[in-house]
Amino acid sequence: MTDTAILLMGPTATGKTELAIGLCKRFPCEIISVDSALVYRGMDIGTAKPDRATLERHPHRLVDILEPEDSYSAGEFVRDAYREMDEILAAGRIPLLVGGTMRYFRALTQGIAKLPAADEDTRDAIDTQAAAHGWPALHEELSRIDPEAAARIQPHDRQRIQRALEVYRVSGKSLSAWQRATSPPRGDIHYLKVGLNIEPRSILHERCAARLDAMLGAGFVAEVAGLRARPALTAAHPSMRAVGYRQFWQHLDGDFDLAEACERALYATRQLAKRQVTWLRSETGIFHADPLERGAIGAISAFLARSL
RNA sequence: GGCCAGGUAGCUCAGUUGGUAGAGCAGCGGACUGAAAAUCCGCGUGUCGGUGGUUCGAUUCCGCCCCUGGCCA
Repeated sequence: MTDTAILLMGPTATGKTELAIGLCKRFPCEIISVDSALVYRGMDIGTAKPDRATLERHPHRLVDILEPEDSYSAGEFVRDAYREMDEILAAGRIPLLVGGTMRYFRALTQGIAKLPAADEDTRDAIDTQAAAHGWPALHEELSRIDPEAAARIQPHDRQRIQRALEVYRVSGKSLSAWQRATSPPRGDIHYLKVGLNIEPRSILHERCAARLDAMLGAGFVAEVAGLRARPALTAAHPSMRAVGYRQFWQHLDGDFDLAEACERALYATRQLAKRQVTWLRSETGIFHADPLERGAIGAISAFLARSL
């Protein structure tokens, strides 16, 4: 017996949350958030997290599950999402996965390798090495232990070079070897994919700008200042590299004035949206909709109704 | 009104001892196997303010004009 889950994916500022709530009123759905930033408690304004009242009326699973000092990953997301989907399905309802973290959606639908977890000491050692010799040198080292991975990783892609070396150092097995053993996605769940996008891009850009203004008015900078005051939290934590948080943290460090921080945060938002659109374009078997078009929710509902 | 400094890519600027120009940022396209709101890769024709002149050839030199900023009146 194959169960069905709905995937509602799209770039930032397309009104995914609102649409998801609309769908919940028409179908027996429960929402699971697919968002690498919403998982963190205390990151509310800058992540455009649905407000308390909304979350109470329409609970979102996988929101506020970690502290900003923690890290999360695509692999952990897949594990958590399966757990939540099973619960929802067991209750006879439909999981509605909503978000903009396309890497997570992809991991869910295409499978992800079982890999050793991140290891801080190993990463520090690699960083030290990189500072001394540069990333291309480490890329060369990688090409000796894992030529396959090195061939598809750019010589300056520090994050992937570091990850590949880390996996080898902590496990004695190359990243490519681990990846060959990728477990396929679960076959007992069928996904109905709905992609949201707003064209032309300039309209999306305007929405990003308006939303950033609203966030600033709601106290985004103060939120970052509060996080910055937490003793264990640093600019290097994954949570603090999120769009906006990073730029306002730098501003509070005195790197540039508020106006420039706002400008940079907006650039980062647009660039994020562009990358999300790129993911969306490469996604197959997807029902596309423009939330600004009249009757968008009706069209999506019709698609779901005939597919469920 | 006079003097000075500028007017070059969407923005900030570099440069051409005369042979029509290039960086950063932005933007656009792409990649993506446990950090992904991350990380990385690719894409640069623009009346070089306008107009006359000198020249085989002017964005570059000269004249005039326009605009911006500063100083002096």
